[in-house]
Amino acid sequence: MARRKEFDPEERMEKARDLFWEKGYNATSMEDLVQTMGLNRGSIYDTYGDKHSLYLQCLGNYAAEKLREHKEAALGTSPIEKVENMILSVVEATVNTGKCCMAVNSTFELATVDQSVHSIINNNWKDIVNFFEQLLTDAKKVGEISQDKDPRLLAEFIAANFTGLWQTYILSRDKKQVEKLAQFLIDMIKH
Amino acid sequence: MARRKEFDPEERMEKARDLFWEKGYNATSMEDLVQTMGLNRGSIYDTYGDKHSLYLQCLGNYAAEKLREHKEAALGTSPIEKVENMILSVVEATVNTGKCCMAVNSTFELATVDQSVHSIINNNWKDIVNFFEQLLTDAKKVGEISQDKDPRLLAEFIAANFTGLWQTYILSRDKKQVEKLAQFLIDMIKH
DNA sequence: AATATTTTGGAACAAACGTTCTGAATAGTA
DNA sequence: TACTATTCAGAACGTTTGTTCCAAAATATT
Repeated sequence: MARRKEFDPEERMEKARDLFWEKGYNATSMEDLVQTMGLNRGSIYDTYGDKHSLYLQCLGNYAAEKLREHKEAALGTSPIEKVENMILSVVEATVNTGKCCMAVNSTFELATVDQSVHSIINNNWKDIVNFFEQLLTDAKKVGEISQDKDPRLLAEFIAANFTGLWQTYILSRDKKQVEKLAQFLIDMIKH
Repeated sequence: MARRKEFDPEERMEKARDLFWEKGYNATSMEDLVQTMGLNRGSIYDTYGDKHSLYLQCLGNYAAEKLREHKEAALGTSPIEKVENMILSVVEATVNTGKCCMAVNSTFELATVDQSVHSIINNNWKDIVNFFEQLLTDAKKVGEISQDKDPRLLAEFIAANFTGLWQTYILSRDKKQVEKLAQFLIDMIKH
């Protein structure tokens, strides 16, 4: 049999993911990746395929982790409280790390021209919207939101607003500003 | 004296702008620009400077034109009607051209790492928010929106929602979907 | 211990990148 | 008409790009 890998593919991929996340796809060179991942070029190609393939894996990894985090953030005794905490946790993560959503970055850089990227992000987006929809349906049943609201539409509205929050944060770099907008969104949902 | 330029610098810059708009900054090569602008490399460098400088001029041009368009779209007999028409015109322009906002694309591709880009977009963003704020202040005075609303915050919320609409459009490519979200936003403002 | 299979590090590749340079063409001024 | 400043077209520049290749090192099985 053969020699074993000296590194953990998952762990190194996350290093690549963080670099793509920070710089974007096109601005990240293979040389950057070699340095950041601490791997040889050959090892990268053997393990992950070419740059584009590696990127897709990073994006998929990110999307899966993000969905998990969203669900973990859905804490609370009532559905609407869960929704609220999800929104607050997105804001908190953004201002704490200073980073926005990799999938959203990717949407605007690549999704219009790259079908594979579009597919990964779109599926992730749908998963998140579906999760919100479920919670909002519950909230409606319990009477926490008004009966004339459409849970699906409201879920899509919330998800779309995340992107707005990130845009606002990139431009203002103002924690308070983003928190105010998020709170406004939450108030809007409740009434 | 010397030979005169055989082309209109403004007109050719708009060709470059449209290409950057479509492909993004990093994915657009100088060769692409030479082809699309129909100019010699030397002429481009002489007239606009290097690639980055050309991009900044394109982005500035875009921002100015976009602000003008926003103001032109503010038709109506009452302030809130103007706001409504501005929102609807953004949706209409998006689904008609199939293109999103260049400044938003640029925010997510470059604004986090490029101070000049950040500055151009941020100023444009502020101009748009200020314009909304003025209209909403008027609307509040006239009693078209409730007295407990903060015009500034509402203006920022609307602007942020544009980004959400564009993200939604890129992923869904669904005209109806975006229109529904926009209408939801409008209803929210009014109530 | 020998074998077989895979990883590793780094050299090497052609192509594409952004940019500069050169000489010929052009046209307003003297 | 001669002069001069500028544009034009395209070759050429040195880097950087993404990718491939190769010999040496490594290890689980035979």
